[in-house]
Amino acid sequence: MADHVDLVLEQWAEQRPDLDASPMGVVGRVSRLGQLFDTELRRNFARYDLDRASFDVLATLRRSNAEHSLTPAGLMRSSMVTSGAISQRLDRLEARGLVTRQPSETDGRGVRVTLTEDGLQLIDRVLPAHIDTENQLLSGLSDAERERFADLLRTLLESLGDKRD
Amino acid sequence: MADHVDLVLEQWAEQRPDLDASPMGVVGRVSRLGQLFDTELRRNFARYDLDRASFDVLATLRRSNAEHSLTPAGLMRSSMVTSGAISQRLDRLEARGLVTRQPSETDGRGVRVTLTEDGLQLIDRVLPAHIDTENQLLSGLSDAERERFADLLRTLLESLGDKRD
DNA sequence: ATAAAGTATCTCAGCGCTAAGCTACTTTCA
DNA sequence: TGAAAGTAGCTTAGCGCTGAGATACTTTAT
Repeated sequence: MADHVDLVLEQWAEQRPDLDASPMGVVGRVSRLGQLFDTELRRNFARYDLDRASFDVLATLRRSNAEHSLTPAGLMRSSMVTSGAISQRLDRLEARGLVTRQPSETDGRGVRVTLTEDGLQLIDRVLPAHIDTENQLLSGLSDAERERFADLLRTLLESLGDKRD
Repeated sequence: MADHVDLVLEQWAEQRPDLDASPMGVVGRVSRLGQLFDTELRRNFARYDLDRASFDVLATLRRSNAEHSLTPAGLMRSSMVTSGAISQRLDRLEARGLVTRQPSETDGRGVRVTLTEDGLQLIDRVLPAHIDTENQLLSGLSDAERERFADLLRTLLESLGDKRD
């Protein structure tokens, strides 16, 4: 069997036999898989009037603590986007009444973002369907394969400095 | 050892013990890894005044055939973006003199995109450094691990309908 | 031969992100 | 204690992509 990246590697072997293109076999596939996952997950989000960005914020708040609250900086660390992107995501979610922003009591610069009741209900409604979708996306792998896959991914992420933050 | 996604899974177990969040252990890591790869690869592209989009087009043309030419539709299939994105990428590359667009001789609707001499020289200069960067990104895995990783990725991609197109 | 369906490409408004830079507050340290 | 450095969050211009739609050509089917 062969996927798109196999074709790409054959083409490189043909046109540039002097190059060892094998790392593309991994990097290219990760990128492709990420895009496919994203496209599929979007379908589910759209049913609840959400996009990946909003879902990420709501889900991060939901799992963070019993108060479902976090600072913009905390959200930024978790999501791998810039502070500007977080500000804008929060603007949109605040306008929809899904989160609130309150000034921090201990740090005059700080802000505390909290899930509203509506936000909590929405994310709790989306989550089960989201996990279902993810399971479907992974249905090509056995449980044992998923575990080996997750281990390899973790090894690589750690080697690149991904931390528990 | 633990990466960021391990923390996420612990948080879900704490806040929503009723959910089986394990699929996030795979999907979340693929997405995170894709973003990390992307950020690093961008550094190299920038040194040659390129971004990922332009690199993808130039590299796809470079490996496609001895003429280094393809239709916009072919580029679209390879890159997983919409036709509008391809049109705009080609506008930019054409303006820089890196590709040309000629009407197809056999199909009145068609266009033939070809790498110019400048485009060929540029992509051939970028490629070795690109592969070096990819190897560095994968240096946390042994050769055997890379192979197992690529196999799992291929299995998953095939199960999602990724084809040799 | 011709209408209908399909295909190839392009245009453009709208959107979310980045990068740079700003303000305001806090920490460090001489 | 006061200046300098650091941190938190926001603003905005610019950019590339999507999604919808348009045009022009080709294929299919009657």
